[in-house]
Amino acid sequence: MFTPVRVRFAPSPTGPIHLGGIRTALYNYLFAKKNGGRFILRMEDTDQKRYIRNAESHILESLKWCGIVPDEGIGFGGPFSPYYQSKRGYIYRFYLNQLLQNGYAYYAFDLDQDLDQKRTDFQKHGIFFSYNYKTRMNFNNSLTMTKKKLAIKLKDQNPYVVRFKMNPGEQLKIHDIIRGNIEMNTNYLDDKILLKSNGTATYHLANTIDDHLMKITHVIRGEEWISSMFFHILLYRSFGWNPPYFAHLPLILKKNGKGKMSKRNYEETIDPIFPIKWMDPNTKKMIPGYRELGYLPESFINMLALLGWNPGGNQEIFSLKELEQSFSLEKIQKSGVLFNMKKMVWFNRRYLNRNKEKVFTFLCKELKKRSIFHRYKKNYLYRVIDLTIDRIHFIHEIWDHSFYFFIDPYYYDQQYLLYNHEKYQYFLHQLEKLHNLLFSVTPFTLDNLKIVFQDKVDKNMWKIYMKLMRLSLVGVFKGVDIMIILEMIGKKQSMNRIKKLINEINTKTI
RNA sequence: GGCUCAUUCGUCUAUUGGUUAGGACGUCAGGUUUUCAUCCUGGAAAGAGGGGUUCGAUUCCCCUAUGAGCUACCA
Repeated sequence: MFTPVRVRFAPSPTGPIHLGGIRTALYNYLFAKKNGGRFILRMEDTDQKRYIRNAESHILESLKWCGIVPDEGIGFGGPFSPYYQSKRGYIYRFYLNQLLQNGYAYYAFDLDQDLDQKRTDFQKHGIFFSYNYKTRMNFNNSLTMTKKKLAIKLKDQNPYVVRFKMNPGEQLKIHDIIRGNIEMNTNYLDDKILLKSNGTATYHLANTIDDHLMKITHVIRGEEWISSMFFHILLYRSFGWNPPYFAHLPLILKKNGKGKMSKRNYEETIDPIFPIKWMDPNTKKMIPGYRELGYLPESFINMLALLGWNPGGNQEIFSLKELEQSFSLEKIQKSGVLFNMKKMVWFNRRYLNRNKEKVFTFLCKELKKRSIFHRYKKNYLYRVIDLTIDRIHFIHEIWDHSFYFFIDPYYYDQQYLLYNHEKYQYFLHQLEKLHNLLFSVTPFTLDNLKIVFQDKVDKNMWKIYMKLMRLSLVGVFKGVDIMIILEMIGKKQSMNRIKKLINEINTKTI
């Protein structure tokens, strides 16, 4: 029978979401879309101690910014609510009792200090301590006490945890969609805690039960979960459930390639790791995200999609729709990856060209800020954007590269003026000539300007004229073609700016 | 320490038994732009090492090395 694909992204609200989390969410989302399935968002908030207040909204807002929209779950409803694990305690207790009754789990009353003592004792002998089939009979648990004593302990409300009773000696062979078969002997697995002494389920228990109850068909998550996969499989088996398919993604490594990227790394690197801004609750410091730094969500997603996955060809630019069509788990890479910041910038530049409206909106804001918005027509603004968009990498850079279409230079290349101060008289003379020359151009069109300069300006004077004009119009030696600037800002403005530079030079007494 | 996973240019990757090992970012060199950016052309740059299997291995197997993950009453 055909079972519809159901995948989930299940973050834990213990901090801000970073690149890696977004990529995991993205791959889940793409897989669901590709297969006509559903993408579920579940909050794995079983650890109340590590709960961080604004983490959940950071995750939700980040996903929203990226355009990764769940079909079901937090904020989207669905038949399997609640989608917060903190609200599903009664469910976990119910299933845990099954495990207890069937002998797959047991109560353990060991105190923290006893366990710590054991750990250090073992370490002294050079052995790593593990609560497992070898050691469990030396501890204070329901396997080592009479039923009567257990009943008394429970009745007296002694704090306890529930542990999974791991059966040794079995060679497990699990298929991972990305990695193929992975083997593990249960001898190496320990008696993991299922229920903490505060009465809440651990991740392992909650995750397994929820994935089953929510009919998750494919578990797509980071490589750090490979080790736990075997334990999870055994849990499914103990419940008598069929496990889902597994796909473990390669990790996104820190910039130096040493260790996986973590939400705690943001202070070690100037490169952003969060999609949107995050305020450190301790230092109250605001860490900007890709959104704040001027990256477009489309380029961010495109970059992330290709970080560990590639459909096989040479195409690099993919819209979300295209990604949805071509995504497949089999094409995911096995080894850890590094995030290439320069390529991210390149992607952003490519996407700017496809999002001129956003640049337009930003430019309008800049003009309104200066109360000069009303002076310009939409066509003019789009012309400016067309002329300058290739020069910018981020939306907010547009003003620095286009201000001279709107306002006089507020700064002149001082270096150039100082360096040539002995030529001031000469400059002034030429600027006057330029001023007159522009005055003679009627009408002030691009064609006419070109003709006038060609006819009336001596070839070997071009260079100095262009320099002086650029200095007058832009203030510095950058920007689009001088003739185009002249035409765009018009005769009056152009001549004014030349006068302004003349004044500037005149006031410089050297 | 134990277990598990990984290993193609600096980075992301294609090719997966027979290729001059391809592309992209970056980098370098030229050209266009009488500025700057863009753009164009070109170059340098890789199969971790060692054994097998095979007529032939980057591709399959083994070992070694290196890296990573896990080894919590974190997820």
